[in-house]
Amino acid sequence: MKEREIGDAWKGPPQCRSCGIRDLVLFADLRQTDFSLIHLPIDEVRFKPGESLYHAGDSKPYLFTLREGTVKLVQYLPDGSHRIVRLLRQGAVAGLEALLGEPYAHTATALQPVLTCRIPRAVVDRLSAETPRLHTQLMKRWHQSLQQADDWLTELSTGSARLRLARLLLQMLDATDGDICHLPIREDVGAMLAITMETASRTVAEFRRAGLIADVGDHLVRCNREGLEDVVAEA
Amino acid sequence: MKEREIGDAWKGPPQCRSCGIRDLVLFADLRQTDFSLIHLPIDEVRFKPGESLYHAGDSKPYLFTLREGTVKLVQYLPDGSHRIVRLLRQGAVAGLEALLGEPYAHTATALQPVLTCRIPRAVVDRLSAETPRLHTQLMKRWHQSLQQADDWLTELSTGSARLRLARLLLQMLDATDGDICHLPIREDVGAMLAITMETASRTVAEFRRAGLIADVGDHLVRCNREGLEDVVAEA
DNA sequence: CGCTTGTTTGACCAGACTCAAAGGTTGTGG
DNA sequence: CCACAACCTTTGAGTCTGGTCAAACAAGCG
Repeated sequence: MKEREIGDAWKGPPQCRSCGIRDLVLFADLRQTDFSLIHLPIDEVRFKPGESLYHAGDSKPYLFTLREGTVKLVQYLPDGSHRIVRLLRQGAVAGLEALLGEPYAHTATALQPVLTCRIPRAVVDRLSAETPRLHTQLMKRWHQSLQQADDWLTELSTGSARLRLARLLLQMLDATDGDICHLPIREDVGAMLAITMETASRTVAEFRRAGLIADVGDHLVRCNREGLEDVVAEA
Repeated sequence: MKEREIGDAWKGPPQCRSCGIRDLVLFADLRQTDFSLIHLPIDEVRFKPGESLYHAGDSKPYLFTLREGTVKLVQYLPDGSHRIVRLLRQGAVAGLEALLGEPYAHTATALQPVLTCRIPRAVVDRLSAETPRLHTQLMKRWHQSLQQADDWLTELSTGSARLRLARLLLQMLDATDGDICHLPIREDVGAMLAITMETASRTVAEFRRAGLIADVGDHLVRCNREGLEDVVAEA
């Protein structure tokens, strides 16, 4: 719930230019001169697991670039049920809808310790008006989000629980290197795959017994890529 | 499969300015002077039901504004299975990914007789570079698509078949006025709701018997809004 | 008229949901 | 340091929805 600014010094332009993940983020294509157009502070904001960057329905003029950690986007229905519609990782942007003056469509919650750059809408608006170099990056972000949404629709919302879990794990492996990935709590697994927590638990346990995954502590699992691919293939 | 240009005269700017659905489409905010920047022909292209505007994997430099009819966006998985991830209606834009030089992510197929304006990518690129008035519209389109994708995930991919069908019908009613909406063939209903054709058929038949819908010919049904809302509410 | 395409329905079965209870962990306060 | 609470996970038993396979029926078309 609480955000903690790291000091209140203007963390903007100087940091952006030398940003460690510059080539991953929204400002990847900006040139030296463009940075002088940034006239509002871009703060680094940290969130602890379980804290939310923003809540569905909020209207605030900020978007967030994810520097570290993973964020879940949760969409709620009028009846109170909910579904995780996307996971955001390093380099992704959360809250693009703020650029349109729309309230946030989801609640964005940290799954792990998260480090973000909080960008005021006005900064992007100004850069957009002055330089075309941001447009492409913005469209790429929209496109990525949409592609991910469509993939969830086809991969994680169809087929048996086994199949969905296998696809989820493979998707998470793609996002990291190595065979280790983060496996969220069962309730979140359920909310991602549109199955119940119990089915998620049973299926995870089954995968464990079948040697497809092995716990390595702290919600991390080592995955057997080939095995998981077999599960997907044979289905 | 085949596109048919209506003549080969340049159908662009003059028509755009006086477009009947100008306020709905991508060029809504353009001014008189902006139209002079359009240097390539924008053709009206018609598609018969079952014909495709484009196929997944194609790389062509066109996006399409939908003037009449409904289009389904179908995404395919490596294993050959597929899912309908979105329906596009009047005013919507298909093939936005062409702006990024990406191959089309879906196959876009007409469900009814469809009339489109086929816009070369270069036209949008040029307008984008010269005027900021297109940006907002473009972002709105991306945002709409994303919102629709997320809604499908939460509304049409969770809950029982009854619930999903009720939500689908209510969604389609929102898109039209009156209580009549188009109900696609059962296989497409199944591909939208991630259920089998048989379950789709059974559920439609059940709704018909319960008086929630009534056939009025040619794949059109009159819907009982309150009844459908009850189905959604009681679930 | 026969063919294709779409729809409906039945019977059976399996996977997933529900309800319920029992272990594990973690963190907190005594 | 221990005990308890809160939270998460696992497992079981019973039920029911939806998948599968199969057949019959209807409509459109060459």
